[in-house]
Amino acid sequence: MSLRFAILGFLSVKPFSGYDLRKAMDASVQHFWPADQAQVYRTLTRLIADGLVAVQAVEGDSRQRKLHFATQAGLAELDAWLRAIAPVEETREPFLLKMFFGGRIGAADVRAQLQARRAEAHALRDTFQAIAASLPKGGDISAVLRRATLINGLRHVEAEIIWIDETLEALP
Amino acid sequence: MSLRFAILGFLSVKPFSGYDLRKAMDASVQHFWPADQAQVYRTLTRLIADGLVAVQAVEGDSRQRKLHFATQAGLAELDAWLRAIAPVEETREPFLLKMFFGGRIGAADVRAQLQARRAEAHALRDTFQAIAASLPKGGDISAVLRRATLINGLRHVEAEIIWIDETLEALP
DNA sequence: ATTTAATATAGGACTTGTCATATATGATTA
DNA sequence: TAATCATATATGACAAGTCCTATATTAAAT
Repeated sequence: MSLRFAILGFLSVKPFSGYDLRKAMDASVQHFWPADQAQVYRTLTRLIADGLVAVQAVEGDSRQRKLHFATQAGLAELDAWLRAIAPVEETREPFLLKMFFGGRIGAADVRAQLQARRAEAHALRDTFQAIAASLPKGGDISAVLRRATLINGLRHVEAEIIWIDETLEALP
Repeated sequence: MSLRFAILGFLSVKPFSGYDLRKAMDASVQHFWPADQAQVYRTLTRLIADGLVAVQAVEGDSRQRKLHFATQAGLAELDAWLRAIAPVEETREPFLLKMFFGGRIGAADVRAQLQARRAEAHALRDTFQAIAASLPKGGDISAVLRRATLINGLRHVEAEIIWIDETLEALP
C-alpha cells in the first residue's frame, strides 16, 4: 500500500521514468522497501488513473521512456500521508518461527541456523557502516532523515547480532 | 508461506482445532507471526489436501470442533523446513518511508511521528520485559529457544528506542 | 427467559506483491 | 556483422494475506 507513497515521494523530488524509479529505489530505500519491477509499473498506472501522477513522453529522447510527474493532488496526498501518525505495523519473521520450533531438530542444526544468520548480519552491518561512513553527518532535515533511515537498519542488525550471540550462548 | 509451518509446528506438539490454533498463536508467536483467522482455516484446508494434516471430529464433544493432527508426512516436512537454512528476508517498513521523505513536512511533524512511535515502543518493551521476567531462564532447548524469540523482540524494540532518541537529537 | 458474548468454521472479494515472460530499442562487444 | 547486454515497458498467472460477512452452537449475563 505504501509503494504509492514511496513513488510519490520520489516524484516529489524530480520526474522519473518507471525504470529510473526502480533503480533509484534500489539505490536508496531498498533495505526497507524493496521494489518489484512489475509492481512499480502497475502502481504508476494506478496513480495516473487516480490523477496523482501525470505522464509526459520525452520529445527527442533517444529512449522511448515516459517521464512521470507528481501532480498537485499527488503532492497533497503524499503530505497528508506523511503527516498521518503511522499505525503499528505487524511483521512476519520466518526465522523466529524456525527458532520457536527449533527444539525439534536439535542444538547442532539450530546452531547452524544461527551461525548462517550471523554471517549474513555481519555482512549487512559492514555494508550499512560503509555507507554511513560515506554520508555527511549534518545537513538539512532531509539529509538527516535519510541518513537516519540507514542508521535504523544499522541499529537493528547490531541488535540482531547481539541477540544471535546471546542465543548461541544460552543454547545447551 | 510459513503459516503452513507455523501450524505444523503447533500440531507437532499436540492436536488443535482451528480456533484453538489461532488462540495459541496469538498467545505465543503473535509478535513475529500474526495469524489471520480466515488464513488459518484456509491453510488448514490446504494442509489436509496435501496430506500433511489429518482431521478427526471429537466424539462426544459438546463443541462441534474438528481436531487437527500432524501426519508423519507433515512432521517430515516441518523438520525439513526447520533444517533448511533460512534465506535473508526482505522487510517493508512504512515508517522508515515516512522518515525518508519527512523533509517535506517539517521538523515539528517529524518529531510528532517519532514521539508517537517512541510511546508505542516503550509500551511494547514493557510488555516484552514483563513476559520475559515471568519466564524461567534455563530449561531444555525448546524452552530456551521460545524464550529467545521473545528476547529477539525485546532487543529490537530496545534498538528502535535508542534509534528514535538519537534521531530526535540529530533533528535540527 | 431472552439477549448477548464466546466458540467454531467457512467463503467471497479484494489487495499487494512475486515470478515468468514478452516485446522493442539502443549500445557494446566479439 | 552478429550476438548480446542494458534500457524500457507491460501483462498473465499466481500466492499470501486481509476484511467482511455468514452461520450455528453453547455459555453467561441481565
